[in-house]
Amino acid sequence: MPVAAPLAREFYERETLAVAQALLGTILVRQIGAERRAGRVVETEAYVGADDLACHARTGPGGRASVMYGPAGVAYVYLIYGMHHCLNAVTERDGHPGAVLIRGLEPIEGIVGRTDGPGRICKALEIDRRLNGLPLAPPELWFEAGRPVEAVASGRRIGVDYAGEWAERPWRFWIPGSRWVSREPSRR
DNA sequence: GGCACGATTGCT
DNA sequence: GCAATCGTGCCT
Repeated sequence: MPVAAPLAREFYERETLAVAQALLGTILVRQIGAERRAGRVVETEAYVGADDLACHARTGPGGRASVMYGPAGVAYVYLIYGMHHCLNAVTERDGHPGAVLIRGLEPIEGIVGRTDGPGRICKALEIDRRLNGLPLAPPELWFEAGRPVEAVASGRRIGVDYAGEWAERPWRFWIPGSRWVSREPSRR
């Protein structure tokens, strides 16, 4: 019985838009001691470059998103609204900031609670800032290859209306029809 | 040192 | 529709 291998750094070391789409259908695995929690990625968003007003990298390599400036294939986890955490996979080559926000997860194994929405995913998988900067590899948190997706939909990113024209870029991707997508319409 | 605000969520 | 809640960023 073949065991799925964690996705290698090369998977993440590409254009962020490509990684955001390639992550759809992959399996996010959270290992907590002997307990394994896993789900299928059904919704992502791409954040790339210091120019993107919606991207945390705009605060520079010394800011809270410093790990976005480092090598690909590590976790970028931040606290939002003082109470929720969001999980990202860092992309692009060292020195080039980029990350993919995980927004929707289809429960597969060991999941309790909802996993539609970035904050709920982190709550269900017990992901917080202690994992920020950690390589997306065993023993704590990683992605594995999954069944290929049949279709990909795209639309505006959620909650970044303050970013002006950057908010209009169709950099949100999801598997159409999935029940675990945080919002089905591409609008907002 | 002070203050406004957010890649969200859940309750009214 | 709006409060919760706190680290970060920016201004004084």
